[in-house]
Amino acid sequence: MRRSVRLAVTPPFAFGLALRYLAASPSAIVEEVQDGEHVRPVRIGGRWLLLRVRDGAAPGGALQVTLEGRRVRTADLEAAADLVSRLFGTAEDVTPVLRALRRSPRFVPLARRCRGLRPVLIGNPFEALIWAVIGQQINIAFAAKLKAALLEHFGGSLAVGGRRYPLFPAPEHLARLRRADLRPLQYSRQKADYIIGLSQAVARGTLDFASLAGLPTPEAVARLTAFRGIGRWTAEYLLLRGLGDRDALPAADGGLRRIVGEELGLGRLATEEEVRGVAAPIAGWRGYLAFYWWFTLQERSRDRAPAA
DNA sequence: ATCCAGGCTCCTG
DNA sequence: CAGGAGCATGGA
Repeated sequence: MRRSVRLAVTPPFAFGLALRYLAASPSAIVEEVQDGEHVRPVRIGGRWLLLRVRDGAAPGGALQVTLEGRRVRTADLEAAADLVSRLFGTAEDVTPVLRALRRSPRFVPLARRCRGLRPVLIGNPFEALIWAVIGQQINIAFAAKLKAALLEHFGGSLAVGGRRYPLFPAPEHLARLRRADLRPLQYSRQKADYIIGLSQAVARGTLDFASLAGLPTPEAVARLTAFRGIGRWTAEYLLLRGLGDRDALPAADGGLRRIVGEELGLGRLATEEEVRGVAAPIAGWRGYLAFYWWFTLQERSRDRAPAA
């Protein structure tokens, strides 16, 4: 069965830009974009359902949220709408962000290009964490390959409408793995150890994402970096893409260092500190800035190599 | 072959 | 406490 609900958005809201980001995002393996629709499995009310999000084509740019599966209840729809609201930031007022960006001339083009775009969250914080660890110090195409292998071997799938949708493995599952289970999937020993150790911490509740929500970014970073395998970059990435922290800036990120290096005309990668310096005027919204930069980089590579 | 890729840990000084 | 060596792996 299939039921829909309408989700109001706070303008300006550019669903099209969010879709474009997702469509080109290497981490988006569980998520799909097709025919202007975002499709992904979601766990609601203790079971998996298929979520579809599309532009509602209604005044004000509302979204249409659809659930597909067995016995979809009204409460499920409400939960799905809440989830979509969180993942896409539909309820957030971005005018303060635009105002902050426009105060600096160098950010004006960025603000124009990304108008109505919000940081798009990865399906759940655990997935965001593991994706960040996978992405440490390897090229992103290879990282996507590693993630796909993880899903294929340990994630299972959801069958709906004659199709199967891959699921990201639960922490309890990855927590039971041994290093030797991951090595054949081309994970390095240290990456395998980090992923298993962090999965155990999440499964045991030692690492509790909910308790991080609402903490000041530096405090959350401090708590996260206490875990083996989480450095500052990973903590900031998780906060931004997994937990929706709007001020988290992974300044050590290679892509951000490159784009800031160009911005400053350095002829080299900017240092982490230089990235933080350029971002300083946007304090409070530095997560937006990071995401807009990533979006820019992605658009650029998309222009260079149009999708097949 | 060599260098790089969306870093982390651990050890120096 | 800042800085850097060493690490581990596949891809260009």
